[in-house]
Amino acid sequence: MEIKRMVLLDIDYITRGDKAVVRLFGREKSDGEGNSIIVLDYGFKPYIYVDPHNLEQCHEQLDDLDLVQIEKVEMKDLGKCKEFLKVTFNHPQDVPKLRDKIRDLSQVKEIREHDIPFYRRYLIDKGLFPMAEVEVEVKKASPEICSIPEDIGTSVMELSGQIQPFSSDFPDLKILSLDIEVYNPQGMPNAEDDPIIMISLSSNHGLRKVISTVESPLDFMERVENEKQMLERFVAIIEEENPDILIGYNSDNFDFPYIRDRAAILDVPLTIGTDGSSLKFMKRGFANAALVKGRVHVDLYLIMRRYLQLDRYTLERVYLELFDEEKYDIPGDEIHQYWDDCGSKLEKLCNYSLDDAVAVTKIGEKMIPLTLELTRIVGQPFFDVARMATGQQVEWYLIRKAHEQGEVVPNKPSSSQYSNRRGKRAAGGYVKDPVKGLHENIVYFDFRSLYPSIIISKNVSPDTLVDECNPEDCHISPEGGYMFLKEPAGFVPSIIGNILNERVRLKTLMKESKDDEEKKILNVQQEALKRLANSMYGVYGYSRFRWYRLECADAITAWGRDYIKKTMVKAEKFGFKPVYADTDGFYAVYDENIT
DNA sequence: GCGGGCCGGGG
DNA sequence: GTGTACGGCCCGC
Repeated sequence: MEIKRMVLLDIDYITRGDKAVVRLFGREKSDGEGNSIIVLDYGFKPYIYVDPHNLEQCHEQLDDLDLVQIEKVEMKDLGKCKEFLKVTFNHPQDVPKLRDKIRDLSQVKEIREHDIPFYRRYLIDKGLFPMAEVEVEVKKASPEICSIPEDIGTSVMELSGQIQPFSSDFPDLKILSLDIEVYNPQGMPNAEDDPIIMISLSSNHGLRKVISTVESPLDFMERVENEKQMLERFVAIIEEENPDILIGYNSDNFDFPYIRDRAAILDVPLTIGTDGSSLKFMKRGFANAALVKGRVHVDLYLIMRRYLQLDRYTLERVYLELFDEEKYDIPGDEIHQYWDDCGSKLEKLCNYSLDDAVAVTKIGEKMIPLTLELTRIVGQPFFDVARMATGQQVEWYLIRKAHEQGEVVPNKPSSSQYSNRRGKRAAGGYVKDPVKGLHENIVYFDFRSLYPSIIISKNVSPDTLVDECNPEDCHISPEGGYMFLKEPAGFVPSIIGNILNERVRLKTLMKESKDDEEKKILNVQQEALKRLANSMYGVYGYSRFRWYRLECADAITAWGRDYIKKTMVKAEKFGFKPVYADTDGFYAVYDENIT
């Protein structure tokens, strides 16, 4: 038995016999140079909760279904203690197979937590956080369980004892970006006919390379004979560099699908996973996601759409926004002309191709830390968090917190609940139309975290919302008259409270710190907490969410309007005449004649 | 004012 | 994979 520490990069499960084996993908040592490692865990089983009409009779009905284990458990449901039956299965696939049968039993009121993916359940139940270090007790795995090619250099271990979080230090990760250029005489390229002409790679550890058939004196160019060799070199360089994170721009929907299609035509195996597996794709509704086992592929396009508010999200536009620098651009439909030119235009194309990859690395270095931090707070894989809407991030954070507090998670809305909820909308924030004209000596008033503050101070939560109550025991919203118990602290308010306290702690540390690098990290961490707290209001009003409660959303904005209007009236008494207001702040001009 | 359909990024 | 999902804008009625 041996104790190892690793950065937990990713997680999935495989099936061996009739059992699910969790695979934890990691990197030993956190300096971006250590070995890739895969740790196997055989010891985790899927389960759901059953809310019974009559506990004993329900238990009997379940006994007939040949389940692994049925156990009586005491849990909270929106703050109220209740008895549930915890039903354990042998394999994650048994859950969708058997849950309808269970739901249909006459003694079953409801089934709960039946739609939580197995690997997410594992992370939550074990208290593990991706992109942070974990400590594992392991032994060498028997090769027949998870055989991977010897020459890959990844060690495969088997969990033989504890697995636990080790430290929350920020690991140093190796990030590699890629970008391809494609021959496109017909406009947008078609993978059946149009070859890849360049593959550009750049990393935060100094790699700068363009693989192409071009003969060029430029030092970053690596010459190959043909497209097939180009793809083979691409695979070899990924294996050599062994990056933790792969990034691209629109790489989910362009670069990786194109590489896959060309590699299939040219018969090149794309074995770029740390387990020797090839590039995979996941359907995620309307968009695909490119997946490389043991590394995390992040498409920065999605991240930029989330964090920046722009009219367009081209690489050039995003680069300009972040670095205030124009990037040299070749119009897409002229790429083939630059390629067919044998002189300076071709050299420009080489430079442009490398520039794109370098720009993606630069954008990644600036934007990835925030998503990394969110990953370490939300506690779901980086790959998933990088593709989640903020509301989803909040939901998975709440699901983890619910588990910590012994709360059974609410179900996702059924399709009829969902269509009921759509259409309905909470009233918005207060907006005062701007007073026309050019105003001088403007002052701006705004509330710090208005909605999170209201949620906490008014204890706005699904578990504190009541139909009737003594007025002295509850907070009553100004419009709608929604009532929230003052005690005990609600589920969502208590979590927002913790987030804001933690944020204050980090900001204090940041001010005290003398180390610029540490200051930067603390700053990203407190920004991530702020984002999470601010988007938590949204869960009440978004129709797909588990903690949806329109009354809560309505009450929050009602209090918000009330506060800002009262503040404006007060400001006016001191000579500040409001000229424009929106939700949590207003602009005013100072007029001494008023007072 | 609405509902349905399309698009975004990439070359 | 215990998955099937966005949000804004335009168009036609």
